[in-house]
Amino acid sequence: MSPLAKRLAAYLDLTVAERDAIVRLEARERRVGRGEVLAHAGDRADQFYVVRAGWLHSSAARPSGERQIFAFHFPGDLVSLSNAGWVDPAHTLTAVEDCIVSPFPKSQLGALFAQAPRLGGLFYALAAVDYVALCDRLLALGRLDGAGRVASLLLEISSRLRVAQPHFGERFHLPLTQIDIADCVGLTKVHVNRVLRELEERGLIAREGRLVGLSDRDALVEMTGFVDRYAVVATDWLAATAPRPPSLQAAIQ
Amino acid sequence: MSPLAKRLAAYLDLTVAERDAIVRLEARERRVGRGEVLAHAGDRADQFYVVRAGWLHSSAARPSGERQIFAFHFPGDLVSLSNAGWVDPAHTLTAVEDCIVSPFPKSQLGALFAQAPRLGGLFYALAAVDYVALCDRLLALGRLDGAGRVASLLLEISSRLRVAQPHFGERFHLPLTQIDIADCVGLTKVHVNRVLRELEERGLIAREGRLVGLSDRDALVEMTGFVDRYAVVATDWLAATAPRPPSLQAAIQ
DNA sequence: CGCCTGTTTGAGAAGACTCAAAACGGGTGG
DNA sequence: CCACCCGTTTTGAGTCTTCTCAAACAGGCG
Repeated sequence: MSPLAKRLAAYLDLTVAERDAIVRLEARERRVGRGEVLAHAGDRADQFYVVRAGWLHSSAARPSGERQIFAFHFPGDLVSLSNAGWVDPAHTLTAVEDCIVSPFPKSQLGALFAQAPRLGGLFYALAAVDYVALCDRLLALGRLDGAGRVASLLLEISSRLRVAQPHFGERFHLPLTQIDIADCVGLTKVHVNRVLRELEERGLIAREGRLVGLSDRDALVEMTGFVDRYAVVATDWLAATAPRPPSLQAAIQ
Repeated sequence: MSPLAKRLAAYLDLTVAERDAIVRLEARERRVGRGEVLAHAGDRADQFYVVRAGWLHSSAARPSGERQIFAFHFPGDLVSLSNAGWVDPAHTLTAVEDCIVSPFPKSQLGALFAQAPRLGGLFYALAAVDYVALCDRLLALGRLDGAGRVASLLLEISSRLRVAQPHFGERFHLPLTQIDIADCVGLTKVHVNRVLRELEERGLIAREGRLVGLSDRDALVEMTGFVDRYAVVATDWLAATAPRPPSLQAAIQ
């Protein structure tokens, strides 16, 4: 089953037409190797993406070279927010590990808004979730020390993985380098290393190669003020699927 | 004229039905005094808002008291992203100065997505703009020093004010306290004060009470890597409502 | 085996913070 | 009209987190 349809179905009871519209977004398939850049900030690119397998991240770099990672994209994610507003993408999209993505032209999302407006609203709600999660990270960068920043990133990733895998424990494979973590939470790789070590020594996390375990989730939540933004998404404000009033239907067509 | 309709009309040629749908969002009117809290994070509130006059900001606070300001909301802005995803708002909405807002129930936005899907797409694109602007601030917090952070905030505010007032110079009224600035860029109020002084001494900004002037915009852009995300918004990917000259479908310059 | 990327460790420097207190300014009440 | 008050801005001194520079170590791959 399509990973995007699966995720959306968890939030909303999809009609057949809606399900079809989603599946059409995933018609194509493209493999991307670890480290490969799918789209580069500033380059012309008229595509959105659905992630089918693997992690990607979106980032931007300053002329001087420092990089900031804004978001990680997991299977079932729609990657559109960083280039819906302009002709050229604002962020660079890079594969963290080997991935499969479905690119589709932007206009197809426009058509989906017209043909399945309730899905449009759902995408809006999911954009709001991403926005608020980013605000949480901003709060971490602005007001937490290194340990808190790293801890809140681990909690966030764990929460998002849990959405896709309900039977997910407190231990997971983290394909990020310490450099990636540093570029995401605004520290240097050297300091990230010290912080991870410190968290481990305090018994808050466990590490084994690239496996990470949240040994004391309560303490991590306590030190970061973490809120899970992904567990529940409200869709009650979306209009029912019912046909539109004929008057407006005419006006639109 | 409704400030929201005016702003959207700058991005898209609105049909009569679309314009009506927007105006309906602004049916009610509520005055909010300086410092007053419109909606508190966590409280039940089933409303979105259109800003008609004045500035507001959305923020969150940690149990320990530190606050982070995520966004400023100007006349013509739709304030919905911070609570579209949940029943309860994720952020606290506070008036920076005396304001007039139009609250409307969330379900009305759902209806708008159904009845004017092209506007739904436009709201999605504008959400993307807010998202990317927030990413820019995240980059500033993660990778710039105090002076760069404050400078990029001033540039961002100036860019957004320019959208509403095309004949806007490099000098503007900034109703924020240094505490507000500090809570937005993740510094202490003491350090913001020193940074503002330093920027002034270096001839990059000018201050006179709460009037701020960007004396050397080029240097500010150079030191921050600032990109104006608000000047142009691409709406070409939205489905057409009716046949229109192709020239208008392209990104509005 | 050597190379490259990523991780770990050390020592000193720098930016930002804390604490503290003084100066300022607009609004209020006497 | 003045004195007072509170929120805000400004200034100083000392401290601490994080950065920088540097180098050693580990592991996977050709």
